[in-house]
Amino acid sequence: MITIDLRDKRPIYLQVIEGIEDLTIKGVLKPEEQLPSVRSLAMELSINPNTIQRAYLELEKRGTIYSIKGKGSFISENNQALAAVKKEELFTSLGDIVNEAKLLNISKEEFLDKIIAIYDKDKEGADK
Amino acid sequence: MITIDLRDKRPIYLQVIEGIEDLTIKGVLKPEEQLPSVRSLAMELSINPNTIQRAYLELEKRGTIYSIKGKGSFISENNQALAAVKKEELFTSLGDIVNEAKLLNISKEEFLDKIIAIYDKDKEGADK
DNA sequence: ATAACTGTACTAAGATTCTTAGTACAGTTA
DNA sequence: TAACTGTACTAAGAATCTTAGTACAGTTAT
Repeated sequence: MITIDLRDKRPIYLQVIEGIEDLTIKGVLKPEEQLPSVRSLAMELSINPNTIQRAYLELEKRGTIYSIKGKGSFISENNQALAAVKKEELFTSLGDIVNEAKLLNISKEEFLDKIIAIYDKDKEGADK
Repeated sequence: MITIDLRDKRPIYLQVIEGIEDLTIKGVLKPEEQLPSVRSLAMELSINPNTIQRAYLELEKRGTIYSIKGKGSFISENNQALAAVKKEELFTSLGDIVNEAKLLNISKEEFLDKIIAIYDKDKEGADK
């Protein structure tokens, strides 16, 4: 379901959050679908249940999931809002990168060319 | 010279490194130019000298500056390599963002339009 | 030589964050 | 009742960042 990279500098609970949200956006996890329990996911990923609990708590705050005591945790309906939030975050990061590009005297044209190259690079991979 | 944001989650020594490198790339700090001493910069930024020492040590490892015991720390000659390294780092980050954009079903066209908008937005600001 | 500066190298302690371990309790379901 | 759910704690360990203090070696101007 999710993979954790212990060499990653980012904390585990953030990796779990990102993993769940990515699967939700991809449609692998559908609205109202039940998530693994805190304990079972912890077992599966070989990490502490408290860490999963923290991730689920944050996911609930963000509105990605909702939890019911005794029943379980479930994907929320409003995945549209989730995608919008992630899109907003992405454009913020993009703004930072553009500013850095300006500092490095990278022209708009060079920048756009690079993006097109990156975009098209994976098309080859998809064909393989 | 440099500004430190204590609310920033990024460690202070990294902010110092980035500050020095940005000034070097901008040309504000020129090759062979002497940097503030460890102690004076610490005083100026109201942080501990050890933190500046750590930043300078890292900057020396990266080849951005060089230090001579008893004399001081100076900007290196090879700023070209520095810009190249930063450019490489930038394109790596850009690759990550493009992948995220694909996940969010953002088309290449929308992505490019957004970048053009960001690039041109600051032109207005520059005219003011 | 002396004083005042430079970089450099330590140790120690505090603060913060992340993670684990363990326990406990309330609600649900078969 | 048993076995599962979420939830809420406390405590401790690990890692990282920062500060504080001390010390030593090299440079420079007086």
